[in-house]
Amino acid sequence: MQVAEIHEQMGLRREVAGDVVVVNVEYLEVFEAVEGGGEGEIEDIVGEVEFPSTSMAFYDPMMLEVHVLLVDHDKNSLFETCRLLQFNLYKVTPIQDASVASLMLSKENSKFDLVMVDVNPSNSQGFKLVQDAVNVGLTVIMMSANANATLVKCAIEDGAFLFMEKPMIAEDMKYLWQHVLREKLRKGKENGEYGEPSMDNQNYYQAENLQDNNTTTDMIHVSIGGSKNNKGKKGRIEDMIDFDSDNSATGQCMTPKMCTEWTPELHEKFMAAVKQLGDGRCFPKEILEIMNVPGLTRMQVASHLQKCRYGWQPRRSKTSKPSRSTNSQRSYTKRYGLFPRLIKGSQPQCTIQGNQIEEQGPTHNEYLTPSQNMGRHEILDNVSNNTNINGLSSGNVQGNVVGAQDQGLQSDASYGFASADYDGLIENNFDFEQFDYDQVVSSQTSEAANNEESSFWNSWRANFASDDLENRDAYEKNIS
DNA sequence: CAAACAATAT
DNA sequence: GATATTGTTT
Repeated sequence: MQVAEIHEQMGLRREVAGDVVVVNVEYLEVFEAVEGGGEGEIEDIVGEVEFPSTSMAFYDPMMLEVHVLLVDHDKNSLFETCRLLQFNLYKVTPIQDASVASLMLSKENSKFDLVMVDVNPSNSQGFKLVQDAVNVGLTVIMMSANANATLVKCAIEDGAFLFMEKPMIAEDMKYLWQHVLREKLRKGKENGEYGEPSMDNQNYYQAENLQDNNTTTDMIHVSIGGSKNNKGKKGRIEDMIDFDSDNSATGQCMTPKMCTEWTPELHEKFMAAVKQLGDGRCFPKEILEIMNVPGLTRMQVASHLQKCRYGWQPRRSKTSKPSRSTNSQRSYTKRYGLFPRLIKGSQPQCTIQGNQIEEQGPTHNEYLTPSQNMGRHEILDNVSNNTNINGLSSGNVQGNVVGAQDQGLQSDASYGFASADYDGLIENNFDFEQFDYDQVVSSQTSEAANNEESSFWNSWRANFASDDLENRDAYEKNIS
């Protein structure tokens, strides 16, 4: 039997967006047995399916092998969370029925490091499971689409480690293993057996462009992304796992695509270097040397420089005058080492050092006015605030950028450059005429009204705040 | 040949 | 949409 069939059997779609769901076969047996399936058959299933655990560990930053018991009554939601966890990689046992999960937990609790439970108004099993898991000392994360402060409070009071509002996002998932590590360390100290985590297993990313001695300030933020496996060098998760082949466990470890994130700090270094060099002498190699950031490559600097020179919006179509160039296919600009163009009076990290930039900018034909720039940021900020109300770390640790940032102007992807095209013309890329600011604001405020609906939640949840199981069961029957 | 630049891929 | 990668020019 193949994994795809198992997925189907468990009610999971196999593929979405090129990623794969891996069911931890080790627990499939338990799952099936509880469900009442024949045990003999299950042995067969387990025997035939190869679970490429070795290759999966590749994505587990600390080789923790984090085992997650993931419970969600909604199939699609279950799958989506599963996919998100998969991406950053945990070993997931997805279960739809919370009562089944409870049973599993009673037998196999030691096999899980993390329990993630979706709680919803339609049944109380989720809460029971949370309590069960807490009682056996597991780290429990509660999830719900109907989050409110009261519910979160109840969750924490019940011993949950964290409450997460659905829908889940990948950003929130990728830090969870740290909590598992903390728990392991804590338990290890209690038993006096678990020493320091071995740090010599750092070679997962066999990264030529990553070094261990990154200081906090020079750290390059690296994330793992998917990448086509054209060259045998980089690959996606699904490329690492050969599901259909018979020769098992062929999980060749491949280097996932590493993406350095140009944090405001890093960009500031870049800007300092660029300023030091001046217009006409901004070459990637020299910038790289001045920046002196371990692990950063010339190509990356070049890429960033390219973006800063004329990035941010689709270039103007060249359809206007292709005739001009008679022989040469490309319109190569002869100007080398161009200084990235700045917006006058924009983000602090660009202007904080002084205004020398403006002096040396003979290429600057137009600037955005500060007010235009501000307006754009305010609007963007309002829009983005609408999402991700979830309290968990979403990487907004950038608050410590040098200088006085305008409140609320957490840096988005904008570094304060204007976009320009080949001719060096700078233009604003936000359409003020089209954008209906009032519309956005009103849609935000109307959302507040939805919170009233959660009063039902509160009363419902209150019924299970106690440990009184009889009441709980009674109420449960009442509802169904 | 190496490095910058433009363009495209992911 | 931001960054990596590829391809062309210097």
